[in-house]
Amino acid sequence: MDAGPFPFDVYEDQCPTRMVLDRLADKWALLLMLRLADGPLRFNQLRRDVKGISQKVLSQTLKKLERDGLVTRTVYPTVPVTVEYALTPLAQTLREPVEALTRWAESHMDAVQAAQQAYDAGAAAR
Amino acid sequence: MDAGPFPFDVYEDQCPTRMVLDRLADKWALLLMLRLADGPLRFNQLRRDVKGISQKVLSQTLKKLERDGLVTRTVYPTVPVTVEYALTPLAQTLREPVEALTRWAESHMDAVQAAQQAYDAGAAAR
DNA sequence: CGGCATCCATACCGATACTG
DNA sequence: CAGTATCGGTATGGATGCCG
Repeated sequence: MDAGPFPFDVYEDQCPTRMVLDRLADKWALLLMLRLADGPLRFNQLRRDVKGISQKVLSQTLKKLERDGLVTRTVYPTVPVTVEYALTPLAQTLREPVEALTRWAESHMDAVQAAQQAYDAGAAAR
Repeated sequence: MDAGPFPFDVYEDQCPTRMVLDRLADKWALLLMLRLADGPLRFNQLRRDVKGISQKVLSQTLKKLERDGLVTRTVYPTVPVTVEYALTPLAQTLREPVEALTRWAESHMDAVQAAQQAYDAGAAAR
């Protein structure tokens, strides 16, 4: 049986790849990494830029990304304190795949929305 | 102001791209599309293949994918009924970006896990 | 076989208040 | 500025039972 093009079976539970994929399959994590791709940002700047994220979720997500080795957190002893978040080299290698995904979303969102409307129209007809 | 490399600002709330990205940022949706990339499958086959997914979530996710125009649902009037799910041409164009992401996960999961252990060790020290 | 309906636990998330 | 802590509503997901 063909287990796909991957050495590990991504469909298996407990597959390490799936755990990593799990983290990437996070709306805010993806958006934050995209935002940081252009350069380091401070906490509240990030909060303002990525609209709709709450301070709590921002904090939690950044901590996860830091734990995964995708983001560094640097504290500058100014008054008041300044904290800067930046992508690690590891995260830089992730940039292209993620941007490929957003490019797909950009160029196909109209097709998706058309499909949704057609689907909803069909559902409403019944 | 630079809104990034995209015509729409993906960081904006209500951005259509972000809505699409939202759907893609779904663990099960990604795994199901990967599984269907090799060819159409029936409901319970999909359920067995993608380990850990419950029948409820599988059903919900497939319905979302169908609504987004990414998956087709075909019913064959056999006894008992046979239902086959397949990727649409639209989803085919998504295949490469998604597989790029899984390839990244494959090749960098060890780095991620190492980062996690280092992070946890540092946290435990305090 | 391929679901849907229901119940229930818990995970999540926003709002708010407080701190170094 | 950059968080942590707590509370409460909501969404999510598993388990179970039933149906065409």
